[in-house]
Amino acid sequence: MATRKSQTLDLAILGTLKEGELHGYELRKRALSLIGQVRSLSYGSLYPALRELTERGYLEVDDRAALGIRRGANPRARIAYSLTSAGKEHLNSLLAESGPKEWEDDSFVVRFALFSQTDLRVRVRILEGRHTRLVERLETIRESLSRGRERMDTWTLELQRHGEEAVEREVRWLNELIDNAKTEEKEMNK
Amino acid sequence: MATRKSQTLDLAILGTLKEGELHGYELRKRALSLIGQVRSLSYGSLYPALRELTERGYLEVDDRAALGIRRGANPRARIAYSLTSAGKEHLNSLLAESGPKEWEDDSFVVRFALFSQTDLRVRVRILEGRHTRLVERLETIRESLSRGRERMDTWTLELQRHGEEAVEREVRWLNELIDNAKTEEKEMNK
DNA sequence: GTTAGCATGTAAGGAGTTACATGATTTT
DNA sequence: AAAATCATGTAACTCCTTACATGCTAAC
Repeated sequence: MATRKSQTLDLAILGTLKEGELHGYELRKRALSLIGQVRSLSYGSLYPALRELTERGYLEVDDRAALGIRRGANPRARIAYSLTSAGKEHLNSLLAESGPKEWEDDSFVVRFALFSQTDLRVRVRILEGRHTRLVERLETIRESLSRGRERMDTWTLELQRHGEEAVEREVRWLNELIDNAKTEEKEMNK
Repeated sequence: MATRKSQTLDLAILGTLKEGELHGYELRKRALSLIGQVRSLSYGSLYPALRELTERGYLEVDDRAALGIRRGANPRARIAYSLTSAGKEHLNSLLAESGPKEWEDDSFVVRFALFSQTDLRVRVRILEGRHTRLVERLETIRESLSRGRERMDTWTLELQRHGEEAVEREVRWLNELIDNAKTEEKEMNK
């Protein structure tokens, strides 16, 4: 029963289903509007994931729709999935995490897209972690630029320079978001 | 003898080896300074790839270094790889490609980093293809923004907005590069 | 004398995609 | 009546990472 360990896909699915029950096809479109910027989501990974989440007890299927599942019967029978209470709990525990994994590219975007369901303090921790990660990346780029200034050809240099700029912009963006979040935090504590 | 079809890794290896013979460990560092912004390169994928490229006749190993390969003997014997003439040909044929695959994120960055080894006309085609791809992405983002303006929460909106800006910047960057390349092209034709 | 870096490799697993199969419904 | 889109699913394959195994050499 190979339990997948990919939490970003689980999170995208569970987080999208929070709003209400959906069938796979529609779920994919909604989820893509959340995370489509950075990830794709093919049926070949979506449907097995839905089945597995159901087996783990996090999702339940709509009974009436499920009657028509048998292959060959009515293949158009939509199967509506919704969160069970265990699923909601699992979603909440995933949303509470804010470790190093959560500030990696893919995971961060999914987590960010679900910020409306995320506790303010966790939000701040994720934003700050992401910030740290990007500052590290900047340092690596700058080191590489100062080390190899002469050895590098025009194009490698240009690529690094452009990459540096992109990361710098994202750092500034994060600074704004962190400031906003901290202001919000202070106002709540009053 | 499962032949890998991953051309970006092949290209990164062959392109890095163009400058002269290198052993795996050193090759990895050089290749990472080219493509490290966008890809990692673990030993678990590097060494099998080197072996496979050797089997395909694109690389040859330094004889003296190779004598010590036998496991258990001298594990520190470095194995220096260099391009064979078939390898150089293969590299050139990879560098001549400029189809849709070449304007995808990962592939594009590797191709860009090797622009000094790439024909001017191919360079222009790749830059323009990349441009087209990004403009398409912009359209998708903008559609999604105008469709779901009300349905979307603050964070999804903010994410899309930030993504839009990042893509816009990259489009402007490409415009400059394309202009430069076209000027260069005209001057060559005089 | 121990940590860090040099150096090569394998086995197992993870996270997906592509191509296929199937067929209903809506739009052109 | 053809084409697009809706809808679900599987098998095979791709590409890469992690964890392990091994041991040298330089620096602190």
